[in-house]
Amino acid sequence: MRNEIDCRHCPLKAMKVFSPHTPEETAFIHEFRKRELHVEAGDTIVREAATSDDLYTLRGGWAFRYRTLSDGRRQILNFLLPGDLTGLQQEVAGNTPYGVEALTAAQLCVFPRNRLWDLYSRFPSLGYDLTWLSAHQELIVDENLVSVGRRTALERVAMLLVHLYKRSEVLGLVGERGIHLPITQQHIADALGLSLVHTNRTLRRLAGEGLYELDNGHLRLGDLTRMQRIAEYNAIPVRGRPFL
Amino acid sequence: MRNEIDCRHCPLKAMKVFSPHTPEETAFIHEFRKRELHVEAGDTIVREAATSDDLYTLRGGWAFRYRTLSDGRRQILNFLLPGDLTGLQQEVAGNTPYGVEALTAAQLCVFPRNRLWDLYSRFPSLGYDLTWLSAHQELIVDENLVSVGRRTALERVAMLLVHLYKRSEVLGLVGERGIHLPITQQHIADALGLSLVHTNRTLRRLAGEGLYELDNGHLRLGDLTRMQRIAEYNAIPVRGRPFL
DNA sequence: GCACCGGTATGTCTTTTGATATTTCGCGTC
DNA sequence: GACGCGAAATATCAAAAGACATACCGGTGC
Repeated sequence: MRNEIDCRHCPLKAMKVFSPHTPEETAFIHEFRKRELHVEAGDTIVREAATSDDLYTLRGGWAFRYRTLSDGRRQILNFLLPGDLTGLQQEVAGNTPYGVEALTAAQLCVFPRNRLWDLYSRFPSLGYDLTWLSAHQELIVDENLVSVGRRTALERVAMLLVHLYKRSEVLGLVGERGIHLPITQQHIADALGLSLVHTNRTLRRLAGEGLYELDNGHLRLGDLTRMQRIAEYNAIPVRGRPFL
Repeated sequence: MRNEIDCRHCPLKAMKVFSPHTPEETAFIHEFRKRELHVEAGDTIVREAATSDDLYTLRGGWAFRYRTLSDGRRQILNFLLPGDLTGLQQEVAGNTPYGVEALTAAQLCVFPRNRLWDLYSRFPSLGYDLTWLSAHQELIVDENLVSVGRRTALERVAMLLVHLYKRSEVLGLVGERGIHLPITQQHIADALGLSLVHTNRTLRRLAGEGLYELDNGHLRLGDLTRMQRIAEYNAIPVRGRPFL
């Protein structure tokens, strides 16, 4: 058994994007938390079409939500970065309508869905936060849907790169070599509704124009302005962002 | 000014899909409601990229949420049927990241977002309901994303028809001639990320195999089982479904 | 009756994207 | 240093979807 972090010292707390909790909220969250979950890259966090009684906050690392069709076609619904919450939809659907898989080693906090009522009744502020987080997830999926439905392959790829870059930036994950991008071209293809080959072609085209550089899993954007214009990217202004 | 319906006599209340409120909840909702909004088919309910302080429950009629790119390409994010709630995402994004347009004459209840805190603190149960509704919306968008990203044109169209049929069915909207489907082929195209021409061809193909009939805006499914198999449709079991 | 209009249907041709196969590259392991 | 392996890169060919043009069809208004 690993030693678990006290919520009072949650690493998310230290990031300035996230709005702080009151000491009472923190205490409740800590007590509400069932356990921590540590996984390795490639591990399944939530199995597709299984049942799960839990709610997950990704505390560190990358993961993604996906659905597969019976013949193996896979659609990545969105990428999860630190602070993202998943599992609320099971409250609606009964069983888990999608799978979640880790892209890097990742740490998650696990909460019991059957005690959600406690949370709403004792800390309405946290109830509001859950709604916020749910709406935030939907916003991202909406954006993906616009990409996949109406953007060209070039625009889609540009969009994905800019979007992930920006999300990482907000979390303070931009380093010397840009951001760490722990995904393969297959992941990009599955997120954008493209074939692997066409994804490769399109990436090559963007790289050929010097719009991005990828070395060893580290992404740097060569011409952010132009990328944003291609992608027609509109940043969502991040105000105080809650987390659980 | 039209005369407004008292929430105690809300038509949604009468439908058995929706779980009932306590009298106190109903009283609060009635007092919380800012006003009713009645629109005609084709009217814009929420303007894209504008600001809106409101939350909307669609009480009757059909509508859809959409986003457009600068050159006019439009993606329909999802169709709204009675009981659907929209506007929560503005809480996250600041301004409205999408537009909402009526497909039929429609009635909506308008709630002030700036009094949401009241709702969460005084009626945690309603706070929970809002989260539920938000998660429900996301589930639908997820499904659309899978369609647009990974299903073939034929599968997509089948999926859309089955999905809308089933959603109508749950609401008790199946009549003698099937369900009322107040959308044009252009709407289908924009929802599925297809061109108008290709949508038409695909519809023709489905109709040719006797899988559906459309007369005068009324949809009947000829071979529901086969349609579901083509679409790989998995119904979400509807348990007690909340509304506001 | 006829022009008009939105929506539907179709034919023809072009472009984009996908499928398949093969090669290359980077990297860890023996 | 040779081998193996997953990912990336490319070439060739095929299929799916889009663009454009045009026709049709059922209302509406004059």
